[in-house]
Order: sequence, then C-alpha cells, then structure tokens
Amino acid sequence: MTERTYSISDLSREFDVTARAIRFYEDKDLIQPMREGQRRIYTARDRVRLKLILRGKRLGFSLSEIKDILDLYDTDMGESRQLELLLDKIEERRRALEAHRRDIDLTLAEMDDLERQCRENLKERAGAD
DNA sequence: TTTCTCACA
DNA sequence: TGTGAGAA
Repeated sequence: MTERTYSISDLSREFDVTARAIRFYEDKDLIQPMREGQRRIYTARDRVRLKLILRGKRLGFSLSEIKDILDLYDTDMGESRQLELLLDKIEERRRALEAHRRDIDLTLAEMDDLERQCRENLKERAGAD
C-alpha cells in the first residue's frame, strides 16, 4: 500500500488555513514536509501534526509550546513524557484562563458600580431640572 | 500553482 | 502570529 500525500493547497483547504500559515509553521520548525524538487509534499504524519498544531492554537498555546509537545512525538521514549508535558501545559493554560476570568469578573463588577452611579446621577439631575 | 524574500502589524 | 506583494 502506497501512502497518500498532500500538497500545501490540499491541506490549506482541508483545515481552512492559508498556505502562508502552513509555510510559517514550517519556518518555525513545527512541520518538516518532504520536498519533490521545490514543492512540499505532506505525508499523513505531517497532516496529523498540522491538525495538532491547530488544536493547540485553539486551546491558546503558543507555537513554541506546541513545538515542545510535538517534538516529543518523535522521541523514542516520548510517549509518556509527551502526555506529561501536555498535562503540564494544560494546567498552566487553565490557571492563566482562570486568572483572566477573575480579572474580567472584577472589571464587570466595577462597570456595574459605575453604571449604577451614572443612573442615580441622572435621576438626581432630572429632579433638579 | 507554488516558491522565496522583504516588509509590516 | 501571521499577512501582502512581487518576482521566479
């Protein structure tokens, strides 16, 4: 069985990212497609990596964090360590999001206060007029 | 169509 | 973390 390969436009269509972005990930060493002359040839494995990159991005990981995780994919005894690193990253990311949520809640509470004051002020003015 | 590079946010 | 343009 001969393995399927993909062109850069195949993948950009499938995952709805620009070819530019895919080349950009390569430039950052997140993917290493083969070459056929100048052209990039993506294997099923490259395709999986791209899928993982995009998932990582959705979760808010930086490209370098994604690279750290992806690199363990290639390592011999990497399986468990990859999962452990991923767990670390998830925990870290979760903390960051929770901190962000607290900030947002504080800001919303302040806005409630301010809004209340504005409304009271309006009422007083209406009475004074 | 795809590549590369330079500039730009 | 990408994009756009221009030339090959």
